[in-house]
Amino acid sequence: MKKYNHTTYAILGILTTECRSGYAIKQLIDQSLNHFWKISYGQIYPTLKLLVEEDLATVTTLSPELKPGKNEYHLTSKGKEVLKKWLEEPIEQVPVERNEILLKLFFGRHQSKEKTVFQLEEYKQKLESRYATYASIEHFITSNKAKGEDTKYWLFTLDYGKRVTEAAIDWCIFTLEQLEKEEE
Amino acid sequence: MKKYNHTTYAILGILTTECRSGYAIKQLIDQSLNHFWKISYGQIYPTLKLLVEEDLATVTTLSPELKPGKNEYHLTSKGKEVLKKWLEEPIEQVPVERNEILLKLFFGRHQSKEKTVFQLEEYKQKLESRYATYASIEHFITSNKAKGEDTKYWLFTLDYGKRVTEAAIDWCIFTLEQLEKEEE
DNA sequence: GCCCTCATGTAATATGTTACATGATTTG
DNA sequence: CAAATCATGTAACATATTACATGAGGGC
Repeated sequence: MKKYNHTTYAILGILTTECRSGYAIKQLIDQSLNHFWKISYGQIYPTLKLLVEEDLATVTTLSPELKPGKNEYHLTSKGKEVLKKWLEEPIEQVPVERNEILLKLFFGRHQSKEKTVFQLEEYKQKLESRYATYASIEHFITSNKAKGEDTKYWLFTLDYGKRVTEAAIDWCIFTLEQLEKEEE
Repeated sequence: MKKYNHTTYAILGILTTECRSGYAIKQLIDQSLNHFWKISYGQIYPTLKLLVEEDLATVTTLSPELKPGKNEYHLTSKGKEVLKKWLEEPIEQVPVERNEILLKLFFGRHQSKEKTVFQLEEYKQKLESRYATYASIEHFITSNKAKGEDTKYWLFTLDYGKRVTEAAIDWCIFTLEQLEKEEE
C-alpha cells in the first residue's frame, strides 16, 4: 500500500469527524489537536486536492446558489482503508522534540545566572498557562457529557499534555532552585 | 542584528566547545543533544559555510601534508556576540511537539482496543529504553567529575529529558489501565 | 460602509532529510 | 588487505510556513 506523509493521515483522520471542509479542519486542529499537532492552510488545501486525486476522498462543490465556493469532503472506502492501515502501523520512533529552551540552557555558561533564571521563569509561566488551557478544555469536554465515542480518546491525549507539562513545570522549579542555591 | 535560524545558533553554540569540525559537531549532537535537538550533515556543512561568509567563524583548512581535507572552525568575536544576543532573547513559544502516537490515539475509535493497547505497550517500551539511555549518560557525566563548567548545564537538560519521559511512561500505564478496565 | 469571520487557494521561501559521491586513516 | 571510522560535501526531494490574493456574508 502506498505511503503518505503524516499530514495526509492527520487530515484523513479528521475527515472521520464532522469536519468536511479545509476551513473546518483548520479549526479542529487549532482547537483540539493543538497540543501535539498543527497544520497550516498551505498544507491543508493541497493535501485535500491530493486526497481526491488519490481516490481517498470525494469533493462536493456546493452549488453557487446555495453556498458558493464551499467544498465538502468525504472519505471514500479506500480512504477509510488507508487510515485503518496507518493506525495499525507501529510508531517508527519516539520523536525528538526540538526544544529551544534546552538548547539555550545547554550553552548556559556563556550567560549570566540572572539572565538564565529570567529565561526559565518566563518559560515556566508559559508552561503554566498552557497547563491551564488543557485543564479548561478537559473541563469543557467532560461537562458536555454524552458526546461521541471520540471524546474518550481525546481526553487521553489531553491527559498526556497535562502530565508532560506538569513534569516540565516541576523541572523548571527544581532547576531554578539549583541555580539560586549556588549564589551562596 | 541579523536573524539566523535555530540550526545556525546551535552550531554557533557547539563551536564554543572543543568541537571544531563538521564531523565533530555531528558527533556531539548525536551523543549529547540527542534528546532535544538533531541536525543532519546536509544542514551542518552548508551552515558552516554560511558562518564563514557572515564572518561569525573562521575556517582553517589544514595543510595537505598534515591532515588533508580537514577543516577547523573557530568563532570570531562577532560570532560570540551573535550567540550571546540569541541566548538572551526570550523563547517565542513553547514548541508544539508533533506526536504520532497521540495523533493515532486521537482517532482510536476506528481501531480495535487490542491494537490500541499493543501500540501503547510498544510505545511504553521505547520510552523506557530512552529513559535508561538518559540515566546512563547522566551516570557517565557525574562519574567523570571535574569536567568543564558546561557539565552543570548539560545535566539540567538531561534531567528535563528524564522527568518528561517518566511522565509519559506514567501516562502510558494509566491509559492502558483505563482501556483494559472497560473490557469488563 | 466597515470590520470580522468564513472560506479557498497559491507562490515564494525556509527548513530539513536522504541518498549519493569521494577519499583518507585506523584497526584487526 | 579488508572493514570500520573519520571526514567533507552536494543534489534531489520532502515538508512546512508565510504572505498574499480573493471574495462572500453577517453584524454594528
